[in-house]
Amino acid sequence: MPELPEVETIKRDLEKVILNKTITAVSVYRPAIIKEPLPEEFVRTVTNTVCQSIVRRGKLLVIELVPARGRHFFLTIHLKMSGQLVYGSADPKSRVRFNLSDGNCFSYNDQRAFGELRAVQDWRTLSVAATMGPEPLAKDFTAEKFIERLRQRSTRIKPLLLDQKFIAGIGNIYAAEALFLSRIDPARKADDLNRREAKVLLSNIRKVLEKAIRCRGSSVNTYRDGRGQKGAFTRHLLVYGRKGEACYQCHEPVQKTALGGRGTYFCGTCQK
DNA sequence: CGGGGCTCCTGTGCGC
DNA sequence: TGCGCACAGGAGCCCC
Repeated sequence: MPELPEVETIKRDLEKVILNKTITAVSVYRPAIIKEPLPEEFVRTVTNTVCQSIVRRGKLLVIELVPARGRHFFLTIHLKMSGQLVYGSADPKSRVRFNLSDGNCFSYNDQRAFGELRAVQDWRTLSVAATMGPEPLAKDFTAEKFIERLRQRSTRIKPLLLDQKFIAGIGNIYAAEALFLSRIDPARKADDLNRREAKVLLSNIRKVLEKAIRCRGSSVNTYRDGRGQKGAFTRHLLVYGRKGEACYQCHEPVQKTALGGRGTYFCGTCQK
Protein backbone atom coordinates (compact mmCIF):
# COMPACT_ATOMS: atom_id res chain seq x y z
CA MET A 1 0.00 0.00 0.00
CA PRO A 2 1.81 2.94 1.29
CA GLU A 3 4.76 4.17 -0.66
CA LEU A 4 6.95 7.20 0.03
CA PRO A 5 4.23 9.86 -0.54
CA GLU A 6 1.73 8.08 1.70
CA VAL A 7 4.25 7.56 4.51
CA GLU A 8 5.38 11.18 4.19
CA THR A 9 1.77 12.35 4.43
CA ILE A 10 1.20 10.31 7.58
CA LYS A 11 4.44 11.64 9.06
CA ARG A 12 3.39 15.26 8.49
CA ASP A 13 -0.10 14.63 9.83
CA LEU A 14 1.17 12.98 13.00
CA GLU A 15 3.82 15.65 13.61
CA LYS A 16 1.04 18.17 14.08
CA VAL A 17 -0.82 16.16 16.70
CA ILE A 18 1.45 13.85 18.67
CA LEU A 19 4.72 15.72 19.18
CA ASN A 20 5.46 16.50 22.83
CA LYS A 21 2.57 14.32 23.96
CA THR A 22 3.01 11.37 26.30
CA ILE A 23 2.01 7.84 25.36
CA THR A 24 0.06 6.87 28.47
CA ALA A 25 -0.91 3.32 27.50
CA VAL A 26 -0.29 0.78 24.75
CA SER A 27 -2.76 -1.97 23.81
CA VAL A 28 -1.63 -4.81 21.57
CA TYR A 29 -4.46 -6.72 19.91
CA ARG A 30 -2.27 -8.60 17.39
CA PRO A 31 1.03 -9.51 19.04
CA ALA A 32 2.53 -10.80 15.77
CA ILE A 33 2.80 -7.19 14.56
CA ILE A 34 5.34 -6.45 17.32
CA LYS A 35 8.68 -7.75 16.03
CA GLU A 36 10.96 -6.58 18.83
CA PRO A 37 11.25 -6.72 21.72
CA LEU A 38 8.62 -9.25 22.85
CA PRO A 39 5.15 -7.64 23.04
CA GLU A 40 5.07 -7.40 26.84
CA GLU A 41 8.42 -5.66 26.96
CA PHE A 42 7.46 -3.48 24.00
CA VAL A 43 4.43 -2.24 25.91
CA ARG A 44 6.47 -1.63 29.07
CA THR A 45 9.15 0.24 27.14
CA VAL A 46 6.86 2.49 25.12
CA THR A 47 4.42 3.35 27.92
CA ASN A 48 5.09 6.72 29.59
CA THR A 49 7.35 8.16 26.93
CA VAL A 50 7.13 11.49 25.11
CA CYS A 51 6.95 11.67 21.31
CA GLN A 52 9.96 13.83 20.50
CA SER A 53 10.30 13.73 16.71
CA ILE A 54 9.26 11.80 13.61
CA VAL A 55 11.50 10.80 10.72
CA ARG A 56 10.69 9.04 7.45
CA ARG A 57 13.29 6.96 5.65
CA GLY A 58 11.97 5.30 2.49
CA LYS A 59 8.72 3.68 3.57
CA LEU A 60 9.85 3.42 7.19
CA LEU A 61 8.36 5.72 9.82
CA VAL A 62 10.45 6.37 12.92
CA ILE A 63 9.13 8.04 16.08
CA GLU A 64 11.70 9.16 18.63
CA LEU A 65 10.47 8.47 22.16
CA VAL A 66 11.88 9.90 25.39
CA PRO A 67 11.19 8.15 28.71
CA ALA A 68 10.97 10.06 31.99
CA ARG A 69 14.30 8.55 33.00
CA GLY A 70 16.94 7.07 30.74
CA ARG A 71 17.86 7.36 27.12
CA HIS A 72 15.67 8.10 24.14
CA PHE A 73 14.86 5.26 21.73
CA PHE A 74 12.83 4.70 18.59
CA LEU A 75 9.48 3.26 17.61
CA THR A 76 9.75 2.08 14.01
CA ILE A 77 6.69 1.39 11.93
CA HIS A 78 6.56 -0.32 8.56
CA LEU A 79 3.05 -0.28 7.12
CA LYS A 80 3.70 -2.95 4.46
CA MET A 81 0.58 -3.57 2.35
CA SER A 82 -2.36 -2.35 4.39
CA GLY A 83 -1.06 -0.56 7.47
CA GLN A 84 -2.63 2.67 8.66
CA LEU A 85 -1.57 5.03 11.41
CA VAL A 86 -4.52 7.16 12.37
CA TYR A 87 -4.85 9.79 15.08
CA GLY A 88 -8.20 10.32 16.76
CA SER A 89 -10.65 8.36 18.82
CA ALA A 90 -10.24 4.64 19.44
CA ASP A 91 -10.72 2.45 16.39
CA PRO A 92 -12.24 -1.01 17.00
CA LYS A 93 -10.21 -2.43 14.09
CA SER A 94 -6.87 -1.43 15.64
CA ARG A 95 -4.07 -3.98 15.84
CA VAL A 96 -2.15 -1.76 18.27
CA ARG A 97 -3.38 1.34 20.07
CA PHE A 98 -1.34 4.11 21.67
CA ASN A 99 -3.23 6.27 24.15
CA LEU A 100 -2.02 9.84 24.52
CA SER A 101 -1.95 12.38 27.31
CA ASP A 102 -4.40 14.57 25.37
CA GLY A 103 -7.14 11.96 25.80
CA ASN A 104 -6.92 10.85 22.15
CA CYS A 105 -4.89 8.02 20.70
CA PHE A 106 -3.20 6.93 17.55
CA SER A 107 -4.15 3.55 16.17
CA TYR A 108 -2.13 1.14 14.13
CA ASN A 109 -4.66 -0.54 11.82
CA ASP A 110 -3.67 -3.25 9.37
CA GLN A 111 -6.16 -5.44 7.53
CA ARG A 112 -3.59 -7.94 6.30
CA ALA A 113 -1.38 -7.69 9.38
CA PHE A 114 1.90 -7.70 7.44
CA GLY A 115 3.08 -4.55 9.19
CA GLU A 116 6.00 -4.44 11.60
CA LEU A 117 6.45 -2.41 14.77
CA ARG A 118 9.68 -2.28 16.75
CA ALA A 119 11.10 -0.43 19.73
CA VAL A 120 14.86 -0.15 19.25
CA GLN A 121 17.83 1.80 20.57
CA ASP A 122 19.17 2.67 17.12
CA TRP A 123 16.88 2.42 14.12
CA ARG A 124 19.70 3.07 11.67
CA THR A 125 21.28 -0.29 12.46
CA LEU A 126 18.09 -2.21 11.61
CA SER A 127 18.85 -4.18 8.46
CA VAL A 128 15.98 -2.54 6.60
CA ALA A 129 17.49 0.88 7.28
CA ALA A 130 21.15 -0.09 7.00
CA THR A 131 20.71 -1.55 3.51
CA MET A 132 18.26 1.01 2.19
CA GLY A 133 19.10 2.76 -1.06
CA PRO A 134 19.20 6.53 -1.59
CA GLU A 135 16.23 8.81 -0.99
CA PRO A 136 14.91 9.79 -4.41
CA LEU A 137 14.02 13.32 -3.24
CA ALA A 138 17.39 14.03 -1.59
CA LYS A 139 19.31 16.81 -3.33
CA ASP A 140 22.59 14.94 -3.05
CA PHE A 141 21.15 12.01 -4.99
CA THR A 142 22.25 13.32 -8.37
CA ALA A 143 21.41 12.09 -11.85
CA GLU A 144 25.05 11.00 -12.17
CA LYS A 145 24.70 8.74 -9.14
CA PHE A 146 21.46 7.30 -10.49
CA ILE A 147 23.05 6.65 -13.89
CA GLU A 148 25.98 4.93 -12.22
CA ARG A 149 23.74 2.68 -10.14
CA LEU A 150 21.66 1.72 -13.19
CA ARG A 151 24.79 0.91 -15.17
CA GLN A 152 25.72 -1.78 -12.64
CA ARG A 153 22.46 -3.71 -12.96
CA SER A 154 21.22 -5.93 -15.75
CA THR A 155 17.78 -6.64 -14.29
CA ARG A 156 14.57 -5.12 -15.61
CA ILE A 157 14.00 -1.53 -14.63
CA LYS A 158 10.56 -1.84 -13.06
CA PRO A 159 11.34 -4.56 -10.49
CA LEU A 160 14.59 -2.70 -9.81
CA LEU A 161 12.70 0.47 -8.89
CA LEU A 162 10.75 -1.61 -6.35
CA ASP A 163 14.00 -2.83 -4.77
CA GLN A 164 14.41 -0.73 -1.62
CA LYS A 165 18.15 -1.43 -1.60
CA PHE A 166 18.44 0.17 -5.02
CA ILE A 167 16.30 3.24 -4.33
CA ALA A 168 14.12 3.94 -1.30
CA GLY A 169 10.41 4.55 -1.10
CA ILE A 170 9.13 3.60 -4.56
CA GLY A 171 6.39 0.98 -4.78
CA ASN A 172 4.18 -0.57 -7.42
CA ILE A 173 2.04 2.49 -8.15
CA TYR A 174 4.75 5.13 -8.52
CA ALA A 175 7.13 2.82 -10.41
CA ALA A 176 4.42 2.35 -13.05
CA GLU A 177 3.61 6.06 -13.15
CA ALA A 178 7.24 7.21 -13.43
CA LEU A 179 7.98 4.74 -16.24
CA PHE A 180 4.88 5.82 -18.14
CA LEU A 181 5.82 9.50 -17.84
CA SER A 182 9.32 8.58 -19.06
CA ARG A 183 7.98 6.48 -21.96
CA ILE A 184 10.18 3.59 -20.84
CA ASP A 185 9.07 -0.05 -21.16
CA PRO A 186 9.02 -1.57 -17.64
CA ALA A 187 10.81 -4.69 -18.95
CA ARG A 188 13.83 -2.76 -20.27
CA LYS A 189 17.16 -3.76 -18.72
CA ALA A 190 18.50 -1.14 -16.33
CA ASP A 191 21.96 -1.08 -17.93
CA ASP A 192 20.36 -0.65 -21.33
CA LEU A 193 18.95 2.80 -20.49
CA ASN A 194 21.01 5.62 -21.96
CA ARG A 195 22.02 8.71 -20.01
CA ARG A 196 19.17 10.75 -21.42
CA GLU A 197 16.57 8.13 -20.45
CA ALA A 198 18.03 7.74 -16.97
CA LYS A 199 17.92 11.49 -16.38
CA VAL A 200 14.34 11.70 -17.57
CA LEU A 201 13.38 8.76 -15.36
CA LEU A 202 14.87 10.27 -12.20
CA SER A 203 13.23 13.57 -12.99
CA ASN A 204 9.84 11.86 -13.41
CA ILE A 205 10.28 9.77 -10.26
CA ARG A 206 10.72 13.03 -8.36
CA LYS A 207 7.90 14.74 -10.18
CA VAL A 208 5.37 11.99 -9.46
CA LEU A 209 6.44 11.54 -5.81
CA GLU A 210 6.27 15.29 -5.15
CA LYS A 211 2.91 15.65 -6.82
CA ALA A 212 1.56 12.66 -4.88
CA ILE A 213 2.78 14.22 -1.62
CA ARG A 214 0.96 17.45 -2.53
CA CYS A 215 -2.17 15.33 -3.13
CA ARG A 216 -1.69 13.53 0.22
CA GLY A 217 -1.09 10.16 -1.46
CA SER A 218 -3.10 7.64 -3.45
CA SER A 219 -5.88 5.45 -2.06
CA VAL A 220 -6.42 2.50 -4.35
CA ASN A 221 -7.87 0.45 -1.56
CA THR A 222 -6.96 0.63 2.12
CA TYR A 223 -4.60 3.59 2.34
CA ARG A 224 -5.62 6.33 4.78
CA ASP A 225 -3.67 9.36 5.96
CA GLY A 226 -2.97 10.30 9.58
CA ARG A 227 -6.50 11.67 9.88
CA GLY A 228 -8.13 8.56 8.44
CA GLN A 229 -8.87 10.24 5.09
CA LYS A 230 -8.19 8.92 1.59
CA GLY A 231 -5.47 10.39 -0.62
CA ALA A 232 -6.42 12.47 -3.65
CA PHE A 233 -3.70 11.36 -6.07
CA THR A 234 -5.75 8.32 -7.12
CA ARG A 235 -7.58 10.38 -9.72
CA HIS A 236 -4.29 11.58 -11.20
CA LEU A 237 -3.02 8.07 -11.90
CA LEU A 238 -2.09 7.76 -15.58
CA VAL A 239 -1.62 3.99 -15.96
CA TYR A 240 -1.81 2.21 -12.60
CA GLY A 241 -5.07 0.28 -12.35
CA ARG A 242 -6.18 1.28 -15.86
CA LYS A 243 -5.95 -2.10 -17.64
CA GLY A 244 -7.95 -2.02 -20.88
CA GLU A 245 -8.71 1.69 -20.60
CA ALA A 246 -7.48 4.12 -23.24
CA CYS A 247 -3.98 5.48 -22.77
CA TYR A 248 -4.23 9.22 -22.13
CA GLN A 249 -1.44 9.77 -24.64
CA CYS A 250 -2.23 7.50 -27.63
CA HIS A 251 -5.66 6.07 -26.76
CA GLU A 252 -4.53 2.46 -27.17
CA PRO A 253 -5.62 0.19 -24.30
CA VAL A 254 -3.39 0.15 -21.24
CA GLN A 255 -1.81 -3.29 -20.76
CA LYS A 256 -1.15 -5.31 -17.64
CA THR A 257 1.56 -7.94 -17.30
CA ALA A 258 3.46 -9.51 -14.44
CA LEU A 259 7.07 -8.55 -13.75
CA GLY A 260 8.84 -10.04 -10.77
CA GLY A 261 5.48 -11.33 -9.61
CA ARG A 262 3.92 -7.87 -9.43
CA GLY A 263 1.13 -6.50 -11.58
CA THR A 264 2.63 -4.05 -14.06
CA TYR A 265 0.57 -1.51 -15.97
CA PHE A 266 1.99 0.19 -19.05
CA CYS A 267 1.21 1.43 -22.54
CA GLY A 268 2.79 -0.87 -25.11
CA THR A 269 2.64 1.88 -27.70
CA CYS A 270 4.03 4.84 -25.75
CA GLN A 271 6.60 3.00 -23.65
CA LYS A 272 9.61 1.66 -25.54
C1' DC B 1 23.57 -11.26 -9.66
C1' DG B 2 18.91 -12.55 -11.91
C1' DG B 3 14.48 -14.58 -11.84
C1' DG B 4 10.69 -17.37 -10.28
C1' DG B 5 7.94 -19.16 -6.70
C1' DC B 6 6.25 -19.19 -2.07
C1' DT B 7 5.05 -17.08 2.42
C1' DC B 8 3.12 -13.97 5.94
C1' DC B 9 -2.71 -12.47 6.37
C1' DT B 10 -7.40 -10.73 5.28
C1' DG B 11 -10.76 -9.14 2.10
C1' DT B 12 -12.82 -8.31 -2.37
C1' DG B 13 -14.19 -9.09 -6.93
C1' DC B 14 -14.86 -11.91 -10.81
C1' DG B 15 -15.99 -16.03 -13.57
C1' DC B 16 -18.56 -20.14 -13.60
C1' DT C 1 -26.93 -16.94 -5.06
C1' DG C 2 -22.67 -19.60 -3.89
C1' DC C 3 -17.96 -21.14 -4.39
C1' DG C 4 -13.30 -21.08 -5.53
C1' DC C 5 -9.60 -18.68 -7.35
C1' DA C 6 -6.81 -14.66 -8.42
C1' DC C 7 -5.18 -10.72 -6.80
C1' DA C 8 -4.08 -6.58 -3.70
C1' DG C 9 0.39 0.26 -2.34
C1' DG C 10 5.51 -5.02 0.63
C1' DA C 11 9.30 -7.70 1.10
C1' DG C 12 12.07 -11.68 2.83
C1' DC C 13 13.54 -16.40 1.84
C1' DC C 14 14.73 -20.42 -0.90
C1' DC C 15 16.10 -22.58 -5.02
C1' DC C 16 17.98 -22.91 -9.70
